[in-house]
Amino acid sequence: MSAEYPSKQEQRRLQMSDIARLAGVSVSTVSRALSGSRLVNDETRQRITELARSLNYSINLGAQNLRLQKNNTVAVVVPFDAQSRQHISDPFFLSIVGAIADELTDRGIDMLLSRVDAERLDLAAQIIDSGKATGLLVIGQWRHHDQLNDMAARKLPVVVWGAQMPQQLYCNVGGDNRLGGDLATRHLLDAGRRHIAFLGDAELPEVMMRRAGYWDALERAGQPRTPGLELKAPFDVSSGRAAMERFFAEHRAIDGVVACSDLLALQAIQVLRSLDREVPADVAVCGYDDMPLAAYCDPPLTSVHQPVAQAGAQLVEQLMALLNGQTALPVTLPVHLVVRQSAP
Amino acid sequence: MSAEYPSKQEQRRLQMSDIARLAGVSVSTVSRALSGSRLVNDETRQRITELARSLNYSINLGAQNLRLQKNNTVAVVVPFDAQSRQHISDPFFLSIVGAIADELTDRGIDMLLSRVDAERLDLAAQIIDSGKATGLLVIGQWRHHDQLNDMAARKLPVVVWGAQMPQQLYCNVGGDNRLGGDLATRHLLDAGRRHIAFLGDAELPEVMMRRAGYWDALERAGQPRTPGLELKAPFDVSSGRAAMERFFAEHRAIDGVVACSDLLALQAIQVLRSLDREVPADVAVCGYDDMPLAAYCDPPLTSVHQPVAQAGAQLVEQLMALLNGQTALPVTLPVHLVVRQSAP
DNA sequence: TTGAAAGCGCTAACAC
DNA sequence: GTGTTAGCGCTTTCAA
Repeated sequence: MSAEYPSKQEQRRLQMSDIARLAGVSVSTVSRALSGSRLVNDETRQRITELARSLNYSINLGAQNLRLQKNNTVAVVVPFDAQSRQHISDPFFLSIVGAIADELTDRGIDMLLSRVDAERLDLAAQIIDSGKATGLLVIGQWRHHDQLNDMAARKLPVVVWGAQMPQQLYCNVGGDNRLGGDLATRHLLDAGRRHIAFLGDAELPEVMMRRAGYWDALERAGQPRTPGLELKAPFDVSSGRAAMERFFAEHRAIDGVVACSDLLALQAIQVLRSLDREVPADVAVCGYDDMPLAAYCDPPLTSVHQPVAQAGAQLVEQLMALLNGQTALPVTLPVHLVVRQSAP
Repeated sequence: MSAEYPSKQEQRRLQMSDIARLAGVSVSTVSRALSGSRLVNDETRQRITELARSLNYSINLGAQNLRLQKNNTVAVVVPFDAQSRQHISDPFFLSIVGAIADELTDRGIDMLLSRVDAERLDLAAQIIDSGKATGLLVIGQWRHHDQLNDMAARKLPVVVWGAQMPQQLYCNVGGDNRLGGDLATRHLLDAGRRHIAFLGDAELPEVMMRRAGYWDALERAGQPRTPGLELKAPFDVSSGRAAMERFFAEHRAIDGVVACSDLLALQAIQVLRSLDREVPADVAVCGYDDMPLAAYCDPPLTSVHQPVAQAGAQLVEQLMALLNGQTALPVTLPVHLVVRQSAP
């Protein structure tokens, strides 16, 4: 029933010298045998390999790495808001983490996952300085483009999921945010909407770019920008509910919404309904990310699709380039609008 | 398999001897200073600490761990179906991973995330044998209760998210699956449904227990079990679509569905609608997991809620107990039914 | 209070 | 082919 373990001391871990003794050879021979060196007699190698397997012996990678001066681990860092103690929960970030995990596993690279205070992204450098990992993948720039630049200036192998910024020293991979914002807005305009709100915190580079796209589309359509229709809403839904209620209550003219995440879109829909405004009849709502469940929402979400699997693959790809001493250029991934019923 | 990172242009990594030289002291003194030993002169320690920080020096943890014979890393293993090459994507598993990440980070423990072939859970032992991590968290038993038992028999510190089984040697943490299945079924019965289907692969322990709960509820209500109404559907939605279409086409009498994941419930709703059956009017559908987005689905999902954050905390808690040489008993977490519109 | 030296588990010259 | 030996970067006796 219950698992029982011997008190306190784990039995001493098997090591190479044990295998050597049991096989009646020297440690070097074991080392060579297990690394598949051809300098060791076939029969001996066979015997040693077999013995090691039967005893569940595995080379101690700590020692091996120390000796070989290498390290097969990449750290993935998910910034979090220390103030709200917001946890890792946004389905989009989680799915990017999943995609990265897939890609790293396929390449046989170990993945260290950790959170870091979004105000102190620079602390992530410690993971590399201490040799825990050789490279760093940071999910989102948040407000600290500068800290990321500092890390890059130190030549740390870092690749960031996020928007490309002017004066950027680090390599980033990100969706085409400006296009995404544009696509969503244009779609609403094409549907005849004229009072289009923008939900997102433009202090975050990605959101800033999406807002630029939103402006692009408005301008192209000869519509004025209305700062009052821009709500600084956090990606993650937790806090901003009250503010959003006030926002929509005060701006009854709104007939379209560009939200910077699907979560935000869903929250907006909820709030609008509580104000007796129908979606999409009264207000059409576009989300962002096109998370896997977007199609199953009520109503199914029109959303800007971000290619998550590609994102994971590219983040890893660029990091590998850096680690091989090559230069890694920023990558912009294509986005497209998926039209569903929240904004037909 | 192993990627090599030739540190081409990378400057040699700073090490303790460098700091020692720069500070005009011996390595031992630096070591002591950085570990906060009181055996070193206050002023010297101050100077060394300062120097180290200004140079971004961090102790090489690989070397430290080797010397100290310790390791502060826990591995989290997400089984995947190698045949369908199913990736890490189920939102429920992803959110458990998130919860574990939160808990481990709070405790200052490093987290290694990896996938493993669901048919070879035993391969995960290698992560411990090789010293990459000291403990293992496995997300789901899948079909290999036996392999997990073998690992426990080897005294490996392993805790599993899943159902408690008879003859179980390892520690598990899981929701009360039997109760969950019962609650969902009872709810449908109470609503007057009489032909209740069960969707899930009962070869998986968790599903088996939920089915037992489903049977419990039927029996209590004096309803017969109808094997034909049980569909062996995989947790993850990818493959089983065609089978599900056939299933619902053949069983027009079905007026209630107990699904073993929210994803499965959503797929069922889709299929039912394609067959012109309305949810919940014609068929009421209960999901399982109550993922964060369940409330936003179309229709909002009635679902058995699993406490994800608690799950993460308990998994870690039990693993820590094992690592401290204590016995870790299985933990069953409470579940409850959240009623929404898919099964009012 | 500090330094010299041994050794954590492994690999790779360099012998033989 | 195989063994001997010298470290990888660190901590910790043991001496001074």
